Amino acid sequence: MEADPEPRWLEPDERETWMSLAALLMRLPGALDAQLQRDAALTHFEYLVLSGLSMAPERTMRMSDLAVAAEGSLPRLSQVVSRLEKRGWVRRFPDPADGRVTLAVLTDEGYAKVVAAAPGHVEAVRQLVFDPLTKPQRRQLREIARRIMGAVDPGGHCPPSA
Amino acid sequence: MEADPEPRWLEPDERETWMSLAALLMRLPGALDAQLQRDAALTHFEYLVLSGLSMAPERTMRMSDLAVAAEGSLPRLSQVVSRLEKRGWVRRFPDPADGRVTLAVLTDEGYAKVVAAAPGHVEAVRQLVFDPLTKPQRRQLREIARRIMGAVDPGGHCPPSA
DNA sequence: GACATTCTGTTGCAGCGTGAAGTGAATTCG
DNA sequence: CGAATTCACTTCACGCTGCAACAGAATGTC
Repeated sequence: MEADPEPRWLEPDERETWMSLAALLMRLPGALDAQLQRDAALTHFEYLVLSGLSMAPERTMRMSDLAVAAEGSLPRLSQVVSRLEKRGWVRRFPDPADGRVTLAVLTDEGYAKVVAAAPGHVEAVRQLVFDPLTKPQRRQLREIARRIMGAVDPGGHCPPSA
Repeated sequence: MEADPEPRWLEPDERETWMSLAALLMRLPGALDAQLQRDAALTHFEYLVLSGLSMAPERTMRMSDLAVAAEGSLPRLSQVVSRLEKRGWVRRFPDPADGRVTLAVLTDEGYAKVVAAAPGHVEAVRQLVFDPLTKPQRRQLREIARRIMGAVDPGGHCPPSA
């Protein structure tokens, strides 16, 4: 419990890197949420859910799969889908093939909503993330994010390099 | 409102980059919080506050400056400091020189707490962020994070390259 | 010197997320 | 078969965060 007088501290430049990344983790989600909230009255997570459904075959997904696709927990998804259902953008019904499973479908209104919200969101992502970077940096960022995700979620579905 | 039939969509590889980064934004904070919560019963933001104070002269800071240093809002900081005060790690008193200002001081117990929590946290940052990356990637990450922060917070204190 | 404005920090309220318990369906095993 | 376990999802209680309204202190203006 006290055997390491000097653990592996960060080098000064690593410390700077980490501070910048920490700042990014604190601020970027808020900035993204702000744009979606202002222009579409949508949370980033809500957007991910609608967007995920819109790209699925039949615009339908099992709740569990949708939770994984949106990088969120199942309870969180359950509540968010409840909200989206109240707003008429998603409907839920039990899977005929397995009574335990709930299937979520994007309604036409929901699809229209994603289509309306997407350009503004994409534009925000561009402005905040891609525009400030050089081409090589954009390429590096993909690899960097994948590798970090590999460490965060070892059983994940983001192959480090493939 | 509907003049752009084709806004600047993301290229396929940009889309992949963004999905990986989005996943990182969703998961990395949780992973960091989990370690601190488990090993030190501390939020990442609480840790940033204590850590910020521990590095300040006299281990003392104005609330506003502390909020900026920890990348959080003032109301958020106010409540967090209240909690930390109840736990005996921070004390608050009005600035004698300006009655509007509140000064926050790290107590000896608070300092001991940071010192105890730091190695585990640093180790987690290493494992999750730095270990998976190559040296050039670590260098790139600093520049990438700075540039994105420059776009997120134009008035920020993170010069793009200096 | 008195009033309005600005600055600093706190408080109240509403919304969101997490983790634990609860419900009901399907599977496994005796 | 029937009971226990596992699985998919929902619900509940709690804590945290952001925003807006608020209170107190300092500054500027006439």
